[in-house]
Amino acid sequence: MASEITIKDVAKQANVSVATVSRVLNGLDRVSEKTRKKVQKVVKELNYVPNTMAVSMVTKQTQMLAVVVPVFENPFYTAVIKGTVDVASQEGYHTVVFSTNDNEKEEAAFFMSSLKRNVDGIVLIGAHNNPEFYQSINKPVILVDRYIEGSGLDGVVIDNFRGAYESTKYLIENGHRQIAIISGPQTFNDGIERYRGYQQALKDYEIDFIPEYSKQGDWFEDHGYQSMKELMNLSNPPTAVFAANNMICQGTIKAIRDLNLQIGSDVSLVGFDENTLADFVNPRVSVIKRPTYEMGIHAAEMLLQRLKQGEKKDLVPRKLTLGVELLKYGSVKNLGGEINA
Amino acid sequence: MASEITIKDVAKQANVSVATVSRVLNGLDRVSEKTRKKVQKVVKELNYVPNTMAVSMVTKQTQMLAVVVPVFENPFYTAVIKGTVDVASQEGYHTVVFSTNDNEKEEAAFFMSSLKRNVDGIVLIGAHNNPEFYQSINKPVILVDRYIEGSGLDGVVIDNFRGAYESTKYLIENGHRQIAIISGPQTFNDGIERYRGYQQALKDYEIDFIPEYSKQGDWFEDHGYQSMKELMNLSNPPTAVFAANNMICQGTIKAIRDLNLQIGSDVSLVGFDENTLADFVNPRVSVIKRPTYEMGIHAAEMLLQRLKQGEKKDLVPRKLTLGVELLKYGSVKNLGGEINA
DNA sequence: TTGAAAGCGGTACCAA
DNA sequence: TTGGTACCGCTTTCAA
Repeated sequence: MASEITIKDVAKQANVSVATVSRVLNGLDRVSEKTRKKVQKVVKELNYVPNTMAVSMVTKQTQMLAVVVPVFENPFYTAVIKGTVDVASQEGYHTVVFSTNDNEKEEAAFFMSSLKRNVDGIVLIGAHNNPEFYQSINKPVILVDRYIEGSGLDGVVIDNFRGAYESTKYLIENGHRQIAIISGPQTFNDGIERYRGYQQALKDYEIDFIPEYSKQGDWFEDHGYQSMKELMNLSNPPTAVFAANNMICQGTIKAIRDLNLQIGSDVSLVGFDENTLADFVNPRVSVIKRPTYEMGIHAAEMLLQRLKQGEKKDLVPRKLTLGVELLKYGSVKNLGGEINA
Repeated sequence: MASEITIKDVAKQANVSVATVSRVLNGLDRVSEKTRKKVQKVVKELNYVPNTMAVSMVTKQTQMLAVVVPVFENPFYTAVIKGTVDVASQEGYHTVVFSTNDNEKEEAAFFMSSLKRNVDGIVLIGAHNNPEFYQSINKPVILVDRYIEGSGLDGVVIDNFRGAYESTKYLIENGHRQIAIISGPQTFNDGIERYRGYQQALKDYEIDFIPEYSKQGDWFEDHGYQSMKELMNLSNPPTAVFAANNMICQGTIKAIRDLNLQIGSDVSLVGFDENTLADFVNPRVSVIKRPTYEMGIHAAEMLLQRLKQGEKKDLVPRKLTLGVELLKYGSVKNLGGEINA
């Protein structure tokens, strides 16, 4: 509908060549103040907007970034998106968003699609965990949250190990010795590091690891719900539980309610990541807070920086690790008892 | 990085002209089976992907859709996005997402940006409420949720009036006469219709409208929280409350908890839109369920249909209204009393 | 059935 | 300081 106006129209109207119009548009070359004014006036009058596709064809730059996430429904991902979009738009970049459903096939589809070609760089929460896949991407990519060692890419992650370690330590310091973990798969650094943090804390405080207290599954609410029920039905149930992500934590909270138990008195709970229910229940559930929005910010900044650097390939990958914070509320009962270490 | 391979490379490798390659690529023209095979083989070997920008320049089609929403953080909007993306990708369209922060300026910025030029059509949850703004958009647009009469655009909405009416009626049928509403601004059809539905139900059952029971504000949680507190502190507090959206409903639930009241027994509650807390509390809060994902689906389908129709401008705008459903749980106390009508 | 070439809307080099 | 023009990668007439 309605044919768009082009640089030629501007040139004609201003009585100059298209080259001149291009010059004032990009503010590069020396153009007489008079012509500049004249052109700018016409641009305004005609409401001229350059055709970015034509520009891209010759400049090989699209001024577009992509953010690729598993799903849009998780607040963590939307926070990352928001962080990226905010930085990008400030720097004159548009952002397109793509979701992979955390599925390797769909992610691969993105990287083979034209969409990938149409962006200058990518912020990615990846579904693959083989370095080779990432190595084959010939565009700047910043990995967020999940970092793949050997991918050769930059990344922004949080200190998963420390978060899990501190959570577990906090429980131990409150006298707990029977501490369960409900976690996701050990596929990426997030699952692996959180599990490792939990284990290390037990080890450091000389607490035996009890396999029954370790519930591995997916990262979704139902896993948290079912696991919590199973744990509490054990002949010797744990006194405390570490829920390794936001969805799992919500599941555990629902299970605790359905079991007619009281958080903090009947069973202690610490979650990884803030979530609506942890915030709502009374007492509030202690959680590891991680800088989600900031992760998006940093990822975009790293990406833009890579873009500025251009072709200089002799660059080592950078991994930025952001700290986490344990928000202590009333969900952990102090069992007394001595604390070693 | 790594110069992409072009149609010329394919042509050269296959010993044919670029025109021929173009033909087999688009499967349009008559090409001999032999050449077709040959070209397809080379395309595969070289892993050739056409440069969509070059294609777009000549076809004037980008195969891209935009979804413009206020924010990504609201599950309602992400559901709409998901619906649109699903349909679009099935039809070979990519989708870019843009957020306006529900701000007229930012929305206008999108429509002046190059991004708008780069998409074939737009699914929009608009921030403007003046028809003129929408009339000036020379691209197919489908309005979702908020419909602007006189915009001349297609739209997909839900039956806000009925949802509010049924909610209020449900309360009335359970013997309530002192029914409050906590609502958002009366700027768009959503706020207006829900308020109207509430009023109409009162009127139909000959219940006096009490201004004190009507709390107008924004659509956010805090408005729900504060308003609920104010309502319950009235010398003659309402026996039931209708919370006109998901965020407001969450706020009321928190307020009820902080007031140490019991949902269903101390005060009855019906919310518009499902939400995490309504689902969590005991008893669950009755809510109006609306087909969010389906709204995205329908919007995308309408848009794609418009795209197929092309330039035929002599088309009347279509507004599709989807029904809503009242999910009844235990949050409404039966006060007995007779029901007229 | 196939190829040559114009043109989409810009940029940037080379001349003037 | 300005203009002419080749070119970016592709589609699409027009001829062969």
